This record gives sequence, structure tokens and C-alpha cells, in this order.
Amino acid sequence: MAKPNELREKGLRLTPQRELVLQAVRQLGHATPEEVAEKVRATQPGINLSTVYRNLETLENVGLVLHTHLGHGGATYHAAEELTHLHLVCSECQSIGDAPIETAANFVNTLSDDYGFKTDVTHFAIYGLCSKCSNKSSK
Amino acid sequence: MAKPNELREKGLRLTPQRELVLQAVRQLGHATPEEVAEKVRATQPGINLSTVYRNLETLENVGLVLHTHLGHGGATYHAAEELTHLHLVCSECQSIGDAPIETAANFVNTLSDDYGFKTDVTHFAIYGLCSKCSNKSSK
DNA sequence: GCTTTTCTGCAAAAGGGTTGCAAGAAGTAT
DNA sequence: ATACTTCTTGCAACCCTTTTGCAGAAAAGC
Ligand SMILES: [Mn+2]
Ligand SMILES: [Mn+2]
Ligand SMILES: [Zn+2]
Ligand SMILES: [Zn+2]
Repeated sequence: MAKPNELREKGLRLTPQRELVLQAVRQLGHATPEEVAEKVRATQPGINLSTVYRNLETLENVGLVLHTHLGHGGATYHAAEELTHLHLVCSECQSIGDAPIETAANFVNTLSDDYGFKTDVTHFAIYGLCSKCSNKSSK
Repeated sequence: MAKPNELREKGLRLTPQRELVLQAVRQLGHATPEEVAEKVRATQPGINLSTVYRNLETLENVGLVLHTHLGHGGATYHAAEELTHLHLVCSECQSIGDAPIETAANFVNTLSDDYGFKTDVTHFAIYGLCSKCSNKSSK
């Protein structure tokens, strides 16, 4: 999954830990550092949590990985090439829905035209009530 | 600023600490718990941080206060009646701009029509590059 | 293989927020 | 005004997540 030299091309050393962290992020979709660590441990039981944190940061610095905020707490990590959707997070059931990024295109353009603000809509979740929960509470 | 019985009307006891926490949130605009504590301490030096946290939670439960996420870390608090704008947070200079909530109206309607998702656009910031920073980096 | 530089594991610390508990204050009834 | 009940506060201890310093291990380059 992680090609042999895509890490070296970025000026990074290719260590088993680093390769496994990247692989885990790619396989997991959105994952907390803890979840990444757990996944990596299936292959490399000894990996330290701090190594996971440091590699996530390193991989983010070279653009292979990104983080987003889906809940009230910490960040979750995505493979950079796969972050092509909005996250619709339900405040009631905590479910995470996806929507295509184009859904926000007009909104993003308006902010750019009116405020000169260049929005990254994926960094924070879109927060609200999912359809199930909003139906329930209105009945 | 905090009327005598608006707290009692919500079924809460009116303590000096609670009244001051509410007042501080109203005066500060967006404030972290730490900032609220600091403001309150101008009047009541002895107030404990845990009292601030507990009161923010209590005030949020009765709808007088709300929290939003403006940065990568913790929450910031708003007076409920004043949360009528979007937050445009710059990833580079950390500035916090405002935009009227109607800016997002079409976007919110689309999410509702297409996904049944009822968005609260104020809970998370809109993240990106402010006009100053995007000008700089493009030159 | 040997040298240089980066990376890892470990343990300790920091940061932000929460909790149990006993004492204190607010509200309520007498 | 006093007594009673219930809620709130301060304090200290604690928890969970993330960061940091450091010494040894492993990559990359020669
Ligand atoms: Mn939140
Ligand atoms: Mn972030
Ligand atoms: Zn839901
Ligand atoms: Zn900026």
C-alpha cells in the first residue's frame, strides 16, 4: 500500500514504523492516533504511542496525511488523497455522514468573493442533526 | 448585565460565582474557560477553575451559553443570544473573522434538502486562509 | 563497515478537563 | 429569625491525551 520510495521522495527515512503508520491511516479512513497505534500493533506490537504521534505530524508536514476535527475532542487523521468529502457529524447519535465536497462549492465561492477568505471545508466537521435524529425529535 | 432572576427562572440558584461567569461570557465574546476564570477573578479572586467549568456546563444546559470550536484545541464559550455569526478562522495568522450566518443559508438548505441534515453552522469554525494571508502567500 | 543523521522507545512531564468529598451558601418552610 | 434541605463551591486528587528530553538503535550515504 505504501510504495517503497514515496517516503524517501519526501526526504524522510523509511522505517517500518513510519510505513505502518501511513498504511494504517490509509486503511482506516478516519482514525485517532490511538486507533492508528492499535492497527499498527497488529504488525509491530512494540510501537510506542509517541512514535505514532511523531509520525502523524511528520507525514502531515510532507502532505501525505491530514487531520480533521469530527468531535468535541481531538483530531482524526486521513490520507491526504482521500480527503475529498465533507463530514456531517450528528450531535445526537454521533454518526459521521459524508457529502461530496462540491456541496459546499457555492458557499466557498461566496466566502472567497465577499471576504477574500479561502475556505478549507474539510478541516472541521459540519455539525448538526442527521436525518434519523431530526425525524425522531420532531415526531 | 445578568438580570436578577434570569438564573432563578431557569431553576438555578443565583450565586455570585454563577452570575459572574455568565457576565464574563457576555462581555468577552468568545472566551475559553481559562479566560472566563481570569475575568471573573477581577471581582472574585478566589473562584476556582472547576467552578467555572461546572457553571459553563450548567449555563449551557439551560441554554444561556453555547460553545464553539475555533481552533485545534478546546472549546470557547459564547452568550447564546449573541451567537449569530460564522467564525472564519485563519490557519496561518489565527485571526478570527465574522460573517453573517445567512452567508451559509443556501449551503444549509442544500444539506437539509439532499441529506435531511440540519446544520448548526456555528458549532465549528469555518477554517481557511484570511484575505491578508492568502494575498501574502500568492505573491 | 564506518560515520552521520534521523528515528525510536521509554519515562517523565505537561495540558486540559473532571471528580469525590466536606464545608458553605441559597432557597424554603416554620 | 431559625432550622432544614438541597445545591454549589473550593480543594485536592485524578484522568486522559499529547508532548518532550534523552540515550540507544537503525537508516542513509560513503
Ligand atoms: Mn463541541
Ligand atoms: Mn486542526
Ligand atoms: Zn444522529
Ligand atoms: Zn490569516
